[in-house]
Amino acid sequence: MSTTLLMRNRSLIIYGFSLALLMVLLKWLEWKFIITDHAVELYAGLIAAVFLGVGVWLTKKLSKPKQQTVYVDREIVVRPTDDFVFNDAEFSRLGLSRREVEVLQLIASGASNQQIADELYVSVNTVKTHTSRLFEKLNVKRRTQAVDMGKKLSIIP
Amino acid sequence: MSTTLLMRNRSLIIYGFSLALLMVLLKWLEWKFIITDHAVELYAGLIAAVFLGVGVWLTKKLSKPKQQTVYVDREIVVRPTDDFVFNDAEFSRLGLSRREVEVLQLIASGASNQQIADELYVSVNTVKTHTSRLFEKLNVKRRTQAVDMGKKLSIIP
DNA sequence: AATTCATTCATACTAAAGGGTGATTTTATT
DNA sequence: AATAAAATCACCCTTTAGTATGAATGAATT
Repeated sequence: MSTTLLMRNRSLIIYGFSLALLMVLLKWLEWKFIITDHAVELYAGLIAAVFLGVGVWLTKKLSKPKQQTVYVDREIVVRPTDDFVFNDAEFSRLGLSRREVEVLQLIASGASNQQIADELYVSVNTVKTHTSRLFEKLNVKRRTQAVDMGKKLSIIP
Repeated sequence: MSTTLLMRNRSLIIYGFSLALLMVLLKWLEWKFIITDHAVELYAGLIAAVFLGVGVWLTKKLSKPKQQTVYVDREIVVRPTDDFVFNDAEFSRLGLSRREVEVLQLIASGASNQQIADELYVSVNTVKTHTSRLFEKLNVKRRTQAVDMGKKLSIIP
């Protein structure tokens, strides 16, 4: 707000000063060419040229810039905090059971079969049968492979 | 391109026409006021005022609009196709060797120790020592845990 | 030259993982 | 109620993984 006011004041000052200067110029030209009487044409032309220039200069100086808003799309890479979406299609296609996926998650977290058994309140043998079925369905031989495949198929995050 | 040329032509035409009109005006004023000899001041003032106005008008008409570009950012969620950046800091902090990271990558891909050995042209025993050192440094007990940790620390993708 | 570090390999042992088979019990679903 | 799928468990056996220890080699560093 204060900046705008200052700018307007500055414009007014420039404008006033320019007008005063023009008056002086006009009087000087008048005094200079009044002696030689037949120089009226030249006088008029000079005045015309000068004031044309002044007009151009003043306008350029004082005219407000025409605002033209240009919208520029800037791509901002936003890393989604959780970009995992469970792949239901693969889950169905492979005919996996909930328990099997549960076991796979625990395997991926680095748990041993015993730890998985403790976590799920089942025996180690049960965990082993789950893993065996899981490996069959995922067509893998090792748990590390199962984890890799599970992640690739978006069955686990 | 053609639009720009047309605009320039239009500007030139307007400018030329304006100049011609000014000449006519100048001559007319000269003829009108040459009779009354003492009207030189009025003559000069009129010319000054007219040409000042013409200058302003011309400038406003012909000057290119001053562009004020306003940048508006629009967030676009971009999912990076490969958001993995190797964590050098963790790599150094843990004191890992290149070979150990190499082995970890192969483990993560689901390879067995024998497969890793074949891949790297070393014996299984060598792979085992690498994994043992790796597990020590990562403070884990199993390869699945190592993979999980490696991914969390951005040592492997 | 001495030292450190990464890499390599070996042997022996233990622990964990994985395969195969069979069986029982829930839990949905028709 | 009958059936199918899921989940549970056991036993045996094989394979793989992991631990511990020791040692040789080559490259880089002091």
